[in-house]
Amino acid sequence: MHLRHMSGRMIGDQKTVLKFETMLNNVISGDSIEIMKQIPDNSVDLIFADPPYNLQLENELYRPNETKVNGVSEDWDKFRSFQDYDDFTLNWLSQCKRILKESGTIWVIGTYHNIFRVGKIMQDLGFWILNDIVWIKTNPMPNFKGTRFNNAHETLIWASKDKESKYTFNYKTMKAYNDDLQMRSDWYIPICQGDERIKINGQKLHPTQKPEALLYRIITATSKPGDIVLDPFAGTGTTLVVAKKLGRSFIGIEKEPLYVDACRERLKNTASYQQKLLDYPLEIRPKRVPFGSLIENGYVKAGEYLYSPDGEARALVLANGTLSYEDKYGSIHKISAMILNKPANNGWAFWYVKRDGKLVSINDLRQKLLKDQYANHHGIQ
Amino acid sequence: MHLRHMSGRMIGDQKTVLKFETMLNNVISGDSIEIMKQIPDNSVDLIFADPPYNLQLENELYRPNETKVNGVSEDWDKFRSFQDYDDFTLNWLSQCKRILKESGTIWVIGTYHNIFRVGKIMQDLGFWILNDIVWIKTNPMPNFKGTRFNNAHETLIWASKDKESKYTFNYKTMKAYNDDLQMRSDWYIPICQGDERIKINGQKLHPTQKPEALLYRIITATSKPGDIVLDPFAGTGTTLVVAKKLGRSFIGIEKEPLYVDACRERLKNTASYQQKLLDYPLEIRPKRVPFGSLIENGYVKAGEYLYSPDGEARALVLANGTLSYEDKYGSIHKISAMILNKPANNGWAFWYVKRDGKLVSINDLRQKLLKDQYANHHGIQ
DNA sequence: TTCGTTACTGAATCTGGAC
DNA sequence: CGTCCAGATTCAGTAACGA
Repeated sequence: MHLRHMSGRMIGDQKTVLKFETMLNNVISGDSIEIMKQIPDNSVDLIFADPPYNLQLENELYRPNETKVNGVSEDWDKFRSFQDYDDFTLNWLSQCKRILKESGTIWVIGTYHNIFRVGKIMQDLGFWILNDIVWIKTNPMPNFKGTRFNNAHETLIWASKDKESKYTFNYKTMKAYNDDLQMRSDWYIPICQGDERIKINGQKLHPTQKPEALLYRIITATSKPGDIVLDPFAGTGTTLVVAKKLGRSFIGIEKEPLYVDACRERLKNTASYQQKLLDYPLEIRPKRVPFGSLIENGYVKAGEYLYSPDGEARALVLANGTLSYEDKYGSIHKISAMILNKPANNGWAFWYVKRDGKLVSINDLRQKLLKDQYANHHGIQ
Repeated sequence: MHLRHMSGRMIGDQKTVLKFETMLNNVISGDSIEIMKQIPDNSVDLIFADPPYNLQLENELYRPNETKVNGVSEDWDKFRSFQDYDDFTLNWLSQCKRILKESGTIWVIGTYHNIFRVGKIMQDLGFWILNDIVWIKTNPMPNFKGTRFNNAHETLIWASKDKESKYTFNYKTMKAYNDDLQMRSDWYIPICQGDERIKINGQKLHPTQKPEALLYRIITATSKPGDIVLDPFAGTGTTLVVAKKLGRSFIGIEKEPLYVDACRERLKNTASYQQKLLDYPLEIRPKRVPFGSLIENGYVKAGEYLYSPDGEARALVLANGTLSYEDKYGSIHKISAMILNKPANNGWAFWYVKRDGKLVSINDLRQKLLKDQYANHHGIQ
């Protein structure tokens, strides 16, 4: 099944081929940037990245007295720290840009500590930001000291590879998902807790394990079943587990061996949904049917009339698939736009034919044609 | 009254003193950076900045009903490149840093078009970010083409002058204001409309006038009566008007003469309420749970069936939060309407799941999820 | 006057396939 | 590549209008 995704991709030497196959539906233990260097150009459909937030904090954590001992001015230290973080960010994002398919998109999550630097670098690299999403935590940790506003959200940046990219966004699915209203940029999701939170001896294994619900929404909205999802900072594998559930292929990269073990354990216990649950027919764009096809196939006859919704106006159907209305000639779209006095109009939604004295939408006839053709093609009666 | 604020401040030559006094409780017409250069070091308590966003709109946009969207087409929002925008941002933020008091804080508002660049530059300049706040619009403009998530928020960065600054944050006031819960980083405020929106001959004067409620919360939370509030991009003066109402002094800078006139007119009609708490409604988060959330959180599982009230009809729940019924796909609402042969229907009141052999309303599951998710936030067990 | 209906609008990076 | 043109696409709220 995985091999399906390989077809048509440009691949380098044999070593790389093997590497990629090995990576697919696995967690690779190692440095994210080094591992990504072994992934071919334009080879993954979706990236979700939860990078380390601020190396400065780590420095302070591991070497608390360095600043004092060396007498280094704090400004310099801060600058160096930002510079290090920017270099690191530029490196891993550059690899992401290279290996992302033209049609692919990337998600990066962060907080105010790092997300502004990340976003600026993404723009500089040519990623085209499509949205920033705020994950609003329904149950955030309070601000114990009462010194600031309760930090109740994290920010996600969603971007395509280039400004001109055609990207996957399952708009209609998300609208149905959201009670028939457009999905907005504010998402209300609880933090990861309870059984979902991985614990060793009662201690949480990972400090910032993301909730599966967040990844569920991301992967559902911006990828198709069978797509390849990459998480370069896999942690305990939430992205991979949800990708697997949703019938996507995945690649995880994680440096910390303890997390890698946890990933593999979670994946072992995760099953994919069966195929029929992964259908997304709402997103399938109906094949274009020129109005002329209706005539060619006898659904509409040259010489009959098309009627406006109120039945008042009527236009003659010519043999070449165009309409004649008063002294005007043109497509179903042009003539309907003229009648409605609008710059443009979708004629499929305007015109009706008379069948047994009743008005029947030509759009229904189009649907019927598509269905009949499909049935014919598949030998269904 | 103004002189009170002058005491104890270091001031340069006589010219500057006069300048500053002239500026206080006024709107200065001119270039923001040039005017700020004339303001002494360490002299303002609070800065609110709403800089150009650099939206990069290229084409005209039409609503589905063919009406044209009146976007931001003003020259002041146009920059040749990211580099130009960064230079501009660095310049005005540098002046802000210089003139801000040690105890002062700064707010900057933006969207994904610019906020990441702004935040990065703020950090580079040594501003210490205290929070990022998301202004969630209760009534945003939809995404008419269905191409992305509806961009329903803007981001504000709140920062102190330095990491070590002692800054003003009226924690208890905010907590009281928020029903005795800590004020969070997600704020729910409608866009500026109705009588508040300034119009000339029925046309909006400023394309991006901010709601007073937003400024009310900012100034109430992070300044004290008598403080000096600066807005370097004053526009039609929302910041200044709210500052005046709340008994703060203010300085506004605005380049466009039409806006300056509007500012002065608004200020003339604004009374200072000093300490009095104004009655801006505190928007409550819409506690709406989309059907998809039930699946994300495991209250309903992909692959199970929803049943009609009589248990006769059943629809399959797909992994993406939509339903499959016979050969039709759609939301819980659409499918239920189809079964009832009605143009529309509330799916929440129609569908049931089976639990222990009994039918349970999905509306009850929604209530349960709501209760579970917000239990922590409200301190409920 | 009241109530229902219609029209209008808002910081928006807003199409895509065939030729 | 660019050009052409079919055809898919909106939510909350205010204001004006008419019965």
